[in-house]
Amino acid sequence: MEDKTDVAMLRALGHPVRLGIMRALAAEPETCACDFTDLFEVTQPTISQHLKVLREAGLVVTRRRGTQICYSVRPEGLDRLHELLTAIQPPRLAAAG
Amino acid sequence: MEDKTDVAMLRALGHPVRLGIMRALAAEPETCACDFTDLFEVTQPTISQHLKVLREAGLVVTRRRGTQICYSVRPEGLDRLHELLTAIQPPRLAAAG
DNA sequence: GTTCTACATAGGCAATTTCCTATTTAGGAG
DNA sequence: CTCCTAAATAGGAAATTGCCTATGTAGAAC
Repeated sequence: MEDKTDVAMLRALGHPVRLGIMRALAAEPETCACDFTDLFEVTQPTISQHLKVLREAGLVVTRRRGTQICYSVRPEGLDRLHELLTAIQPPRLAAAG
Repeated sequence: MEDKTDVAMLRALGHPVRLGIMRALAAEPETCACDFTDLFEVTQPTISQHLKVLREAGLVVTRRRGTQICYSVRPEGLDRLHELLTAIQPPRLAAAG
């Protein structure tokens, strides 16, 4: 039922710029959108689009700080992905404990 | 550097049929291709294409059994994704001190 | 009010993805 | 060999994605 959410999250991460944004957010929590524009070779509107995809997938959240919008990782999103990965891991024969 | 591989894996999982195939493989290791055709509402060639995507992403491996091709999860692929998820998880405040 | 900066949205175009039908390859049985 | 089943490939149409430029929106400073 929530499978659509899972697919949306995986799909959102399946792009070099968006994965790069997540990596950047892991290194520097609370990064504002304008900083991403310098990190990748795409225009500001394109970054904005990618951020929207990540937001709608539930992977990041935003917070306004003056005129800037700060992005940060939404932990529940990654938790859910961890569970998903565990779910599609077949039982290991050795040391299954 | 290996980022392209990561993106390919995430992208491969970002489709309902392909994620469904992985789920099915977790429940029933060594499933042959023909069984997937019954599980999803797509044709045999389409299943074959999706299996190819998963194979090329390094998420599944194949083994011939007579006239059938058996698919199973490639654990290294999922291990890599687990690492990736951990890498993009920002430091939690609780234990960070 | 005006102006500046930071982001988001709109519209359009090229590239990619996804699915189909038709065909081909490969192995097993007769 | 022929015939049958299993799987992959080819080719093409429709939908989606990704990127751009141009424009709109929102807060801050004046």
